[in-house]
Amino acid sequence: MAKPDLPRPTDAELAILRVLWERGPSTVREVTDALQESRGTGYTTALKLMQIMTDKGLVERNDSQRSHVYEAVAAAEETQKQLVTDLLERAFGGSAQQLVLQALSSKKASRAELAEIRKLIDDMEKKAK
Amino acid sequence: MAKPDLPRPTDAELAILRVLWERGPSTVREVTDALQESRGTGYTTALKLMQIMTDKGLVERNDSQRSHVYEAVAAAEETQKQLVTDLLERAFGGSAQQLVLQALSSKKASRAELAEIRKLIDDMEKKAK
DNA sequence: CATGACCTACGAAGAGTTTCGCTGACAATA
DNA sequence: TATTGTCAGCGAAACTCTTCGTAGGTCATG
Repeated sequence: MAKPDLPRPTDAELAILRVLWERGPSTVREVTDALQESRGTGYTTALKLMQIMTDKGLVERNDSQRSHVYEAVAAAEETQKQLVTDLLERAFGGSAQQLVLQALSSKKASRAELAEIRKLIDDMEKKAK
Repeated sequence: MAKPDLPRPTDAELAILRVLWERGPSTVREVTDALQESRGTGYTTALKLMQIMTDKGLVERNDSQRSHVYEAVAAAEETQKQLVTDLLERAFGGSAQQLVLQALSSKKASRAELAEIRKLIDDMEKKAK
């Protein structure tokens, strides 16, 4: 109902979303500072991107303060699911198995992570029954 | 040794790679026809893209025939792993577990697929020991 | 009030992506 | 041989993405 299909965020947009997910609602200054180390993003660059993201509906702006406060519209999980689903279709022809396989082999998951994933699979099998 | 770090393929490029992976070495005409249904790609569009991909090193061209034959440089699994790793870093902060979780929840995997994945996890745990 | 710090907004540059029209070359066929 | 079809190559248009310079507004402080 509420979701008018947000576009897939670009690389730079995704970096900003990650900051907003972690910090919660933030100003351009705060986002810029957070991205300074990892990306070296300049202030006006971040501002412009966030204005564009507002137009796209990816973030919402509260301009009741002099420093406008931006907030991600979609939760991290929601956007992540969208990105995975998208990649699944574009690169794997819809085979979740192949994607999971590549994901697990590309980065060595920790023992704890593997156990978590196993539990997830158990749950899914139970549900599928 | 052989791999001078191929760039991440764009959406249109990935569609072409998928055809080449499935069909094996193919001409522009064959790729165009294969993409006609799904994407409506025109001949010169496919040609141009494949020329660009040749420059990037994503495909190799054999021009010993009048109709040049193109072939994907990297195997499907290799490129898929690259794309997953990339997404893992950009969207999930490196947490394979979260990515797998979204992958499995986004598309209902079949019982057989789940069993396959479970086996994969077993192997990884054994190896990690 | 003047200065400087910080903010939003605008526009444009430069690169990359995707599309396609046009051209000239070559081949098959009438 | 003349026509028709197919091919590679080129260039450009339209669009997106990312970056940043510049301008103008607001606020605190000297």
